[in-house]
Amino acid sequence: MKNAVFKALSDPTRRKILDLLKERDLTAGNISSHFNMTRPSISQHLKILKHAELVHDMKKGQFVVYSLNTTVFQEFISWAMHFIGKKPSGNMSSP
Amino acid sequence: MKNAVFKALSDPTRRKILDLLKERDLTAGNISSHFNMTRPSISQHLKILKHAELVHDMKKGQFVVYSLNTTVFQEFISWAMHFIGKKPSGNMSSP
DNA sequence: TCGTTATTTAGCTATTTAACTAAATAATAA
DNA sequence: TTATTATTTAGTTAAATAGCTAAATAACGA
Repeated sequence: MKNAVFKALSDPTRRKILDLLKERDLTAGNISSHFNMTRPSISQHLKILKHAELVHDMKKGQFVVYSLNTTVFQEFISWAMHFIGKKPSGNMSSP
Repeated sequence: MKNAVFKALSDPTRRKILDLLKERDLTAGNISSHFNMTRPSISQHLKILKHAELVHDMKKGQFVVYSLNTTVFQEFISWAMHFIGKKPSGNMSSP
């Protein structure tokens, strides 16, 4: 697990952004509107989430649509499972 | 999930401490010896991990023995599983 | 008791972080 | 082309963080 992922998740605003993206893909501006914070600030947070590969971005005309990248979450769960002595398999059938 | 947990996990030294405690319980001094860092610095890290309830500590004479607290890791895994649309159950039998 | 060992607390400093404003870039619409 | 909208980049600042040294606390052994 990259340090960038843990750093990205350590901020409440960024975790709330991930919560929003869990429901549906959103443009940068749309994400901003959910916060009492300037657009440049949110843009910075999105940059950090992108660098950690927790989100994807796609240019759609003059908009940038952000979406969740679940791949890193998978790795993340595997990492955490080591600590409770669990196999991080997707289809667990044995303890 | 408490912010303190994410903050605690965002530092590489603290994650390495958790890695060490995953193998066996250790005293504060023993933990320190694994790092190229002063004992007070490690003590501070342990305090942060304790506050996040990621570790337990127990006084044993003049030593303090630290051990992993897996409870928070469980919650942590549940949190992460929301993002990949998985039920955080312990005994998964269905996808 | 006195000295040693284990650990933490207090106080200091350099670095990182998260916010802001102003300006730049890019695409659309008139 | 010019104005407007969407988003990012640059530069600044206050607060948080992680490291250090020195000192305090606590338990042990001679």
